[in-house]
Amino acid sequence: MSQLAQASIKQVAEIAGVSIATVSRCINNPDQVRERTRTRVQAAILETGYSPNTIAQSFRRGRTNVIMVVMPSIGDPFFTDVMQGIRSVVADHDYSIIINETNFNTMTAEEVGAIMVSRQADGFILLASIFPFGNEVLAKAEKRSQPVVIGCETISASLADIPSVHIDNVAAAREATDYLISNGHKKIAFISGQSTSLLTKDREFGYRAAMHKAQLSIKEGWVLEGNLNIEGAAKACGKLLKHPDRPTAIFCANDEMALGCMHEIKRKGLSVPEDISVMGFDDIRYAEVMNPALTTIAQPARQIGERVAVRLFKAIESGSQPNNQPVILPHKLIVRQSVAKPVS
Amino acid sequence: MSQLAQASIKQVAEIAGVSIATVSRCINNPDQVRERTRTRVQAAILETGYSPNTIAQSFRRGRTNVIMVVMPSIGDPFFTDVMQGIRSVVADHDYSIIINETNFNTMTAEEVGAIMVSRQADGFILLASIFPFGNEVLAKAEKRSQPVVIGCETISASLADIPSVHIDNVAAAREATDYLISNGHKKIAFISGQSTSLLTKDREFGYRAAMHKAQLSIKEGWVLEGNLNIEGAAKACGKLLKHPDRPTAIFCANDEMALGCMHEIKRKGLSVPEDISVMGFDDIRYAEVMNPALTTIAQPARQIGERVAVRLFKAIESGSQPNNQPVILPHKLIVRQSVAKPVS
DNA sequence: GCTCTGAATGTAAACGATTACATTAATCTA
DNA sequence: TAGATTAATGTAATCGTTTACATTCAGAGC
Repeated sequence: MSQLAQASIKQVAEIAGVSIATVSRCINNPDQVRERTRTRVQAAILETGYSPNTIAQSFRRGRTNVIMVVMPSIGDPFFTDVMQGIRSVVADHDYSIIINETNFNTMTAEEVGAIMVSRQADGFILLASIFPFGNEVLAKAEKRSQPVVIGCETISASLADIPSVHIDNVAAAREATDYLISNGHKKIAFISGQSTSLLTKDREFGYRAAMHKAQLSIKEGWVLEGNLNIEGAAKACGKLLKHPDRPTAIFCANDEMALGCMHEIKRKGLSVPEDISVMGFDDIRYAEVMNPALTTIAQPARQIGERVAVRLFKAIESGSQPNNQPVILPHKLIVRQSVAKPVS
Repeated sequence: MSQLAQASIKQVAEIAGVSIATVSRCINNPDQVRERTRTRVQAAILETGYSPNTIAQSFRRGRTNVIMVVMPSIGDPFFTDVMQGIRSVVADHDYSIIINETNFNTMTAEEVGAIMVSRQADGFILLASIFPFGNEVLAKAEKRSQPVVIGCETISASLADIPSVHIDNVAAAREATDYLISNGHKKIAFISGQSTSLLTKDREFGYRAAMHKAQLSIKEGWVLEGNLNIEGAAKACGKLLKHPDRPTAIFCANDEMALGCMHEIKRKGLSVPEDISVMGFDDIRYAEVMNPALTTIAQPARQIGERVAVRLFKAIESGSQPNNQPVILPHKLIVRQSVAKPVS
């Protein structure tokens, strides 16, 4: 009900009988002010309930002490783990995180540029897909004054000047596919994310490369989009199950979609891995809990987050763009129960 | 490499040969300025790559066009759904959301107060537990000048002046327990969240009430804390399985913990629901996908988010605190396969 | 007591936008 | 065309801090 205007530094100064400069120093450089004055100011602060206006501070300092993380979905367990890594690093600095969720929509270069130029943050971590990812983003990037680091999503070569941290998605997907092949599978389907998602493209590329190398053909209709979520994958899986040349294994570009597949397969009265094998990607915390437990590729999510954040802070503190060497972290095949030899 | 200082309105004005006021008007009230001038300014904006400094705008306007959502965990699928509801409402206003994650830690009254007075946002949505939740928060709340709405977590009666939107957790938990009882279970355990979590307390209360009404006793060691996550629940479940008087059903305060239980039960060579029934709470998207699919209480998560946001914006726009009637939304028992009659 | 020195405090400019009010330009009316 | 009216633009104050610089103060040494 009160709706009191909040006290400003001026009112504190008045009550304490000092200048606003002294109040400011009491807060930011307490040892520059005499004990006696300081206690008087402290009392005034307490009396008024004063707290600095952070917006005014940011404005004056030209620094927000905020970093922005642009992520595809706050509900995705994989990205949540990446965030944990980021948070652990941010905790060592006096910074807050603001999260910008794209909801798995690919951001346009304009949107990225608009965010970067808004000065709402001192640095940016992009975990989301950007499209088109060519010269436009590059152009925006050159105008930007805050550092940017990309995590997870690789970006086309022309953007190599923006630093990134990620796994080798192509190699990991090849490895996953090879594992299915080594189990005796010859008919392997792939469910990808949105066609604009680069990280999905890389995984698809790895899948195709492995199939090609093993001289296995990919039938029309074996590669489908699943929108990176349960529903989309279930739908795609439904189509695969009706395919005249039904695959014996399905490789999903992320775990969430693998869960969707397993659900759909069960719903159709078939079982994993007896009738169909399912392979995921990410190793989210639900993968192990599934029944059967999901065989998948583990990404060092937390570590990715940490490294991304460390690079960003290094850049923020040095006042320059971070060096642009991409950091490639190791992935790992996690064998569980969702893949078995096909009945022939 | 460029590290160009970003253009300010002053530079644009200079290039266009007008005053800064005119530039400002071009952006905010374009029809107040002559066509000819406008195009000249537009050109200058393009040339300089100018974009308003949002911090300066917020500062001057005394309005950030940002709302802050304080949530326990961005990885929790339930809260993610609530966020979807919030986002859908926010999309209709010219606002951004900034997310403050507490990582399931209970916030102290001081932290809540600090956030509220920081003026980083025009309004706040609290989805997280606050403790202690008595007069201290109330005191802070009286000083606040931005509106606050609480979602999901109920708050002790003394805080009734802060509006909230949630389900009737006591009734829902009673209903869940009744369902187990009606299936013939007499030995029912409960896994709660942190002891400071109010919403969990309400659910525990409902469980105890139902047991009491059915004249069933709750043995020492049947009520455990599971930290609202998979691991914590698995650990708690392990203890329950070793209990001398082993329960035939476990009711978990959220689905995440139910998944942890199911995993642990399977790991110990037992099966759900044949050996032990498991009941969850929330109906997250993974509940249906589990094998067996999880029987649980569905909360209207998205709707909660929408209602919370609507109330908040109403308050922001009217410049007053929202009215304090709590809004209670309906829950629903979702029967799937994880609960069956006990053998014996 | 006087000067000197360093510490403590004060003064005022700046950050980049918005906006009330003043001024100038364009248009209309008679 | 003068005068009135309205539209377009400019001037300058303002928001709440921080901080360079100026000033004042307290104590030391003589």
